[in-house]
Amino acid sequence: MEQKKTEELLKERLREKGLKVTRQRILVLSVLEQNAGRHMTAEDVYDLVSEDYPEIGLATVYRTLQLLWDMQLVDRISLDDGCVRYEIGHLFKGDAKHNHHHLICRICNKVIPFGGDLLDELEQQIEDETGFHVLDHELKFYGVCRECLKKGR
Amino acid sequence: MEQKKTEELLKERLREKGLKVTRQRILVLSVLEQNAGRHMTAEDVYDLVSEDYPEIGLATVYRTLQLLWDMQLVDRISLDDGCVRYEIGHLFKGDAKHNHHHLICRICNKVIPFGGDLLDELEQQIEDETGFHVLDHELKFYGVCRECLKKGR
DNA sequence: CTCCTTGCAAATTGTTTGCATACCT
DNA sequence: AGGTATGCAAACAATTTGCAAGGAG
Repeated sequence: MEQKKTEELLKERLREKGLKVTRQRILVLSVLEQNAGRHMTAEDVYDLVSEDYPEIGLATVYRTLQLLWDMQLVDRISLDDGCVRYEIGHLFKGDAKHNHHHLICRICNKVIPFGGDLLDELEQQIEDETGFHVLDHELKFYGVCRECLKKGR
Repeated sequence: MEQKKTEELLKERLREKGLKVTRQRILVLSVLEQNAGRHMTAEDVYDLVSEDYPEIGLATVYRTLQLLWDMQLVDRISLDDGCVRYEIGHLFKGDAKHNHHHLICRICNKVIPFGGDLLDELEQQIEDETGFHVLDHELKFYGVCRECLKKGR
């Protein structure tokens, strides 16, 4: 049900732009949707889509992710590990949007998701002050995790 | 004067770790320092250092930037354009630290720096709740800039 | 029937690595 | 002297692109 809705939204936006509804595009969005919260690389998506549709090419996955991002159906984050990651847009998450807050340990490179959303008022303030319309944000904290702290330094 | 101080700090930290003080390392830090606030790529740094020291290799710049980052003398940010950027650590900026707040327009890809620091208390809260020791943070807002808004959509 | 889209492979680009030489300490 | 650092070129990995063939509207 939730599923159907985002698929319909995709079709709608594709048609708006005169683009075509293809099985590949639907599958890529669907995989992202079924893995909400799982920061996925293009390869991750490719592997999963391949299970249903082995003929798909990796390049298509890259092109499709780019497209979905342009249409604001998916979010894009970078965890500084050299590859871009995608996840279903926060608009579609059932529960509260958890927009990409992460703690990244500079010693062991562990990534710890961090919820909470104290930034809504800040977004409003930006819009008022600068006229920039905020759609989303990404917040990363760099430091040393508890385990690495224990091990000294 | 300010200049001398960070150079001394670099030497100190290098010696602490049994590493060597080289002209290349000093020049890389110095270029970053003279361009405080200019999110620089490795190539940018390479080009500038080359003016004083044409023999330097790009690989050395990469290695040195990594090293300076490990030592927390420089900050590292990603503006989602496919390359990592560096700037002199906020510890060394004369004025208030402006730790990496940016508005990124999804239409024209313009990057607008955004000051302010409402996150100090949040950092404290994270330390208390999770035991993660925060050293720095990076905050990006994605949206549509005023100019692109005017031009419709 | 006309474009848009795809798959494949080749090309790019940012970054890293191996190695012999050069340089700090 | 002894190990670290450097420059160069080759290696890599993620992503993009060209193009002929396939598919949606």
